[in-house]
Amino acid sequence: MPTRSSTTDLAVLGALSVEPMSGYELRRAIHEVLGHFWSESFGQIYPALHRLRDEGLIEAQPGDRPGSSVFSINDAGRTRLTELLQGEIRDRPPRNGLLLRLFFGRNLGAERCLALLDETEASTRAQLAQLRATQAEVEREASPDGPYFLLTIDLGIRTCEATLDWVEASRATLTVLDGGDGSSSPAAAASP
Amino acid sequence: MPTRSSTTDLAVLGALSVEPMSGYELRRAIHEVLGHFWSESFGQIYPALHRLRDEGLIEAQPGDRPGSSVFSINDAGRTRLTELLQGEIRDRPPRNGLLLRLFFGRNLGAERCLALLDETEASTRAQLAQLRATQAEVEREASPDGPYFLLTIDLGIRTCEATLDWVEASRATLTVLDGGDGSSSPAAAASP
DNA sequence: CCGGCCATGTAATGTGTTACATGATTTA
DNA sequence: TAAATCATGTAACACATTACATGGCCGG
Repeated sequence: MPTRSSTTDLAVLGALSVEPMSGYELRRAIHEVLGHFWSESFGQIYPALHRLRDEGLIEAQPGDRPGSSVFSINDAGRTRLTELLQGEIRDRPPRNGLLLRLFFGRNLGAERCLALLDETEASTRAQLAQLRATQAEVEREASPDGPYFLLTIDLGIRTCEATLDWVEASRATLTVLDGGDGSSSPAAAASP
Repeated sequence: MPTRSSTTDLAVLGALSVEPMSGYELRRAIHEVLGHFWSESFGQIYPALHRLRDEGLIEAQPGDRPGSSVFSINDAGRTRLTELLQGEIRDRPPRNGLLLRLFFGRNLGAERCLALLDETEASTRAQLAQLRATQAEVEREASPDGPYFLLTIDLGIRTCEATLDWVEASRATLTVLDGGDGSSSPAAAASP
């Protein structure tokens, strides 16, 4: 028995523990609600759904339309979910394209790095707005899962805010690097 | 012409733009210096090195030991690096195991979520210490790449600090949840 | 002389996305 | 009636890690 992609199972069982859904809705829910820290594609979801049903952890009922199914978690599934939630957390190693570019930013020049910061600011502000909107919505709904949802949203918001602070500070650093010495290497201006 | 894994090329060319290295050193350097936002394995590095050499972007010189090589970037490689640095940033979708577990934390119970926060605090503090050490080292060395290295370290530090703040705030929330309502979670009785 | 590190390389395997194929239903 | 959205499913591909196989060098 291979160790299996338990993370997708965790996301699927977790989502179904909140409410029964079709595969399509599942994907949309994960995308919209968990989007800032998780993602699943159809290519993962549908096979996982079939497997979990074969394992007796979820059940399929016919949906509104012909051919569609609504899946709901059962007791065995809830047990499995709790197991998975207690299992070891194995995050895959980080890969941040922005930081990789900035790290080698000397080859790019300070000016272009500043442009990267502009993009980062824009996308971060957009995400922050999104998170605040979701936060307000969850607070309004007041479901039993709400407090846990809010925990994750809170970290997202704090991370966005930290990123925006960092953008401002970095802008200052890079501007000095860019304008400080008109003629040649960027190293000259920075040192005391 | 397939789009090719340009991100590994970017990391490898970037690292070689700082100084010539063997494949082994490359992996260690990426692991230690870029570790908080990037990772590469041998299985990626060695094939990439051969490919880049075949494409004429880097050059191999014999190393200290028989069979070992030291790779250095050439002008074509630097040109390619600049292209890659300007290319579109396609981060793979995020996957944060901690947040996934907290999101479905109702199935786990507040107490176990608090344990997750403890682990997070410990690992975050460790990473923060690591980052501060690297920061001090880079500041001491004062290389031309230094200011760019410091940019990425700075974001790492700010993110860690935001995470620690979040841990404290979340602890308060979960403690209220744990003690406040006697019978909410379906899986387990909370207090032994 | 042995354990640990330096060093290279490949095969197996897992994981996940993208693209495609298909078709029903709602909405403009 | 055309477009968008709901809905399911699979095959091909890309990407990366892990494990293994191999061997030289150095310090204790």
